[in-house]
Parts: sequence; C-alpha cells; structure tokens
Amino acid sequence: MDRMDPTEATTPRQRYRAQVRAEIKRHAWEQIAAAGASALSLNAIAKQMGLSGPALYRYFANRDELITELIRDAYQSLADTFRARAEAGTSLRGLADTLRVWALDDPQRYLLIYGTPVPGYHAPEDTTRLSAEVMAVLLDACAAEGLPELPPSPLQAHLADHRAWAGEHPATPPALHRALAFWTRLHGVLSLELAGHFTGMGFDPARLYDAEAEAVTGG
Amino acid sequence: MDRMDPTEATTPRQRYRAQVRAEIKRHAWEQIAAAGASALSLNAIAKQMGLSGPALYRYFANRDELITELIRDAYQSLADTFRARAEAGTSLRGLADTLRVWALDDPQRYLLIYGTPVPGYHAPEDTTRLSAEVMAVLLDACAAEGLPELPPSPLQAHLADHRAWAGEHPATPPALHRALAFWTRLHGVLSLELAGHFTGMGFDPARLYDAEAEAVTGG
DNA sequence: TCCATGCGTTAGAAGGTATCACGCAAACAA
DNA sequence: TTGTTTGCGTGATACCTTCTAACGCATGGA
Repeated sequence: MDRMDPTEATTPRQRYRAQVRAEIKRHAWEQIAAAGASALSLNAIAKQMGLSGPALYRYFANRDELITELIRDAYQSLADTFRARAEAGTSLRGLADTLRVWALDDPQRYLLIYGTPVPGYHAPEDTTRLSAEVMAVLLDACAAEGLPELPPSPLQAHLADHRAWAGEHPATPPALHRALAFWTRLHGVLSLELAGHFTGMGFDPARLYDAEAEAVTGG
Repeated sequence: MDRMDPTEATTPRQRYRAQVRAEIKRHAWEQIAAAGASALSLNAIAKQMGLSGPALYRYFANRDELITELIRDAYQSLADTFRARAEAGTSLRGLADTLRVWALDDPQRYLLIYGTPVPGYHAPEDTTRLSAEVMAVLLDACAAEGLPELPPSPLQAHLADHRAWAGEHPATPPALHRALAFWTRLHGVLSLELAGHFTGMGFDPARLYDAEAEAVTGG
C-alpha cells in the first residue's frame, strides 16, 4: 500500500505525503496536550494548517486511524526512553523516576495509552505488541537486578503458568510479579495525580510516588 | 431556586420535575454503561424518552451539569457501599473486595469518577467533598484495624504535616499512609483492568488484585 | 508533450450541543 | 367557575463535529 518512512527517499509524492502526515501529527499532539485526546478535532487541525477539513482524509482514513498512530508513537517514545535509560545502566528505581518524568512531560500522552480508552475508539491488536515492548524492558530490568526476592505467593504460581505477556522472556516468577507490581503501583499513583485527584488534598504527589517507587523496587 | 428531593412532597410541579430528572439520569446511566461517559448524548436520551432534544434543557442546564450529577451519584453510591460494609464490621481486606465488586458491577461508573476526566468537563469543588467522604470511611477502617504498623518513613513525616485531605480525622501517619496506599495500589490494578490493558496478557486480573489487596492490608 | 495519478476544494448528509420564541396545559387565585 | 400565571415541550435555528462524494487542477512520469 503506502510506504512512507520519511527517511527512506522514494518518490516525491510519497515524500510530500510523509511530510504532511508528520505535520498533522504535530498539530494533533498540540491539541491533545492542550485539551486531551477526546477533544482532538480533525477540523481544527485542518484549520490550523490552512486546509479545509476533508483534505486530511487523504492522509488518515478517519479520526481513529490518527489516534492509533499517536498511540503507536507514544508507546514507541516510552519504550525508547526506557530502553535508552536501561542500557545506560539505570536501576529499576531509576526507571521509576524516568516513568514519572516521561509522564509529566506530557500528561495527555501518558493518559492516551494508559488512561481510560477514548470514546468510540477501538485499539488494534498492534498496540499489544508495543505494550509488550515496554514490558520487555521492564522485565529485563527486573531480572537483571539482584533484588531481595519477593516471597513465594499464589500469584507467582499463577504467573508461572500464565506468562503469555512475557513472551519468550526468561524471567522468574518473582521477576514477573515485580514487573507487574512496578507497573500497577506506579500507574496507580501517577494516573490519579494526572487526573487531578490529588489536587486540594494537601500533600505532595511526588513524595507518595517516591515512596511507592522505593517500595516496589525493593528499597 | 429549586428544591426537588423526590421524597419531600412539595408542589406537583416539583414532584413531576424530580421524577423526570430521575428518569433522565436512569437513561444516562444506561448510555454510560453501554459506551462510556464521553458518548453520553442528551439528544439520544431525549429520543429514548420520546421527547425532543431541547426539552431536556428544562431539567439540566447542559451536558456538564448532568455529568456532574451522575458523578455525585457515583461517589455517593461508593461511599454508601463502603460505609454499609464498614459498619457491618468488614475488615480493610473486605473493603478491598467490596471496591472491586462495586467497580466491576458498572465499570464505567468507576471510570467516571476515578478515570481520565471526560473531555471538556470541569469538576465543581463539590466533588472534593464527596471524594473526602469515601476517604473518611477508608481512614476509619485503617485506624480501626490494629495492623502491623508500616515502618516510619519520610512520606509519613510529610503526611503528618499535610493532612488537609483527612479533615478532622484523628488518623495516625501510618494510617494515613495505609489509606493512600490502599487507594492508589488498588486503583492501579483496577483501572488497568477496566481499561482493558490486561486483556491478552494471559493472567487473571483477579489474582493480581487479590495479591495487591493482601499486601496493602497487611496480609 | 501528454496523461494518469492524486491532492485540495466545495457541497452536503447525519448527528451533536445549545438558544430562542412560541403555544398550550397545568397549577393557582379570585 | 373563571381568569392568570407559571412553566413544559415544541420546531426553527446556529454552530460544531466526522465523514462521503464529485469536481478541478497541479504535479510527476513516460
């Protein structure tokens, strides 16, 4: 169909197409950062670009396809950020901070992938693969660190038998458990903070996040 | 202005008004359960009720006011459920299960209050009070149970000085910490499950929830 | 130079929120 | 019983949204 990697020089038409697609996504991110994914309007993007509405349908079949692309980019960004830090020798504890910095850098980007699914949008299975890529980095970090093992538990026994999500990763059940706990516990604090549920409560969300990060990384 | 408590018999007009408002909310909950809060359409509700669109504006100033009312009801339902179980002597561990049952009973209702805020909606301060009511029940349960105290931590010191959210509640810093952990950790698992982020991963979310519930209640 | 591909346009359908003015019915007062 | 007032439901309308269809023109390839 189309191949439109902007780096890969093909025909001028395809180069132009890739350029416009990129610009559409740029404006889309601006809108999302400003008002959230559900407020994303193809019409408004077109207006910003000096185009008329239907022109954008040359580049994205519909609103969902654009959102899918943005979700893909968001996952990719998180996976890249994680992997870069992990390869630089960052500890699991460091990855926790990396996650928060990445999330606060663009809260709506975090909520786009880990928040409540946007209205009528239905995700393609493709995103499962991207989500798994993030998990893979996490599993690497969990397996690499010689953390005080979590005590054996019924959950770990269950995870040992249901490790489809870990793919081929040779992580031990305690590592699987730790990766899931890392994800869910940090997401618990982070998503409530980003959704504004701590505002007016008086305490500093960063302190709570630190405490959870310490606890979940065996601190 | 209006006083429209359906129990409080006043004028026939006000009684009718309260009745219609209640029916609108009933249809709204149906729509939300089916497609989420952002898909809620005043027009569709009117159609279902055999009315024409603008008629609903006699009962709710706009879409946001309706959503606010629904959020209020959701908080109230959760607070009532919690309080009833707590007064029946349910342990903190039992409250964790209560929370999951309540959430799974109507996932969109949970996401309405604890999920990503809906598009252009801005919550009134009123909801802070309702959220605090839920927290109050939680603090009661945390303070009541003679749990193995969480070790002193920088977070607890911080919470001791920033306890606005606890109101007048005489909870100790460890209890404050436990209440927050209860909330954030269970929300972490629950929200990811409700948003569908565990689908296709292979393990049973209930097991993970149980493990978190056990851990956070000192099991 | 010619011609096919494909981009951007306007027009329009279908559906959403929300406002307005109007008519009528119900509630209340005399 | 007979006004009078209050307020509910209506259709028309304005302005959004996504998305389709048909048309014109420019660009790229041969």
